[in-house]
Amino acid sequence: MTEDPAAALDRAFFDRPSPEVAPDLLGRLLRCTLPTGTVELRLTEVEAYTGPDDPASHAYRGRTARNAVMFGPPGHAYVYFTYGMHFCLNLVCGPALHPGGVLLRAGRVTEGIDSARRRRPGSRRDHDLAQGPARLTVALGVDRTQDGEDVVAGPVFRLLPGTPPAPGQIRTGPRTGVAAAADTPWRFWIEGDPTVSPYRAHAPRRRAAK
DNA sequence: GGTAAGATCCGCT
DNA sequence: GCGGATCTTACCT
Repeated sequence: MTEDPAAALDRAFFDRPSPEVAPDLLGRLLRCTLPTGTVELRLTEVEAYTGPDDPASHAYRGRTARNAVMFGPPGHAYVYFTYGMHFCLNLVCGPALHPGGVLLRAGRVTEGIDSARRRRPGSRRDHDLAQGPARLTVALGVDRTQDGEDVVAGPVFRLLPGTPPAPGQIRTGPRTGVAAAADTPWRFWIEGDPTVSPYRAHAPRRRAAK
């Protein structure tokens, strides 16, 4: 059966380990509909995180109030707050009891660009609108309110087939800004796309002098 | 109850 | 290239 580009992806898409799901998300379209506007973007950069076997994952130390959604059914949004000011959006995947997720790191806005620009007034060019995980959530209008939302058929999110990149366009490398397991190549991006965020190795911050 | 580090971004040098 | 902003979380005592 041919994929209908307007139909949401099947829920079984997410019922696999996150390192398998992550590259398959590249080129897909994520649409986010909120009262403040609808924005759709084509995913260009993602990172996989798994569960108890992945020291970089929020699920590594078991279920907490913050990460509870990661331990729930696949195909839902896990949104967390970090650095005192940023939100990041993950799509929960993996078989039940094997928590995992894919961090959405960057995308190119394909619809609702006016809403995205309004939310990101500091953005100088269209390719910065969702260039980076925290910028992406701002452009979409996502915060912890959307934690746990259904991504397959929910009222807010809808993941559409879009146009996957050619296999030769997919690149992999170490995850950005991650202290643990820096050698695990679970970052995936579309080669040459200007919306992909620049790689930054993890740099621990010193305690502020008082 | 205290503290250190964090799946980051922006502005300035 | 570097440091500040800003606060939640989890780990330690």
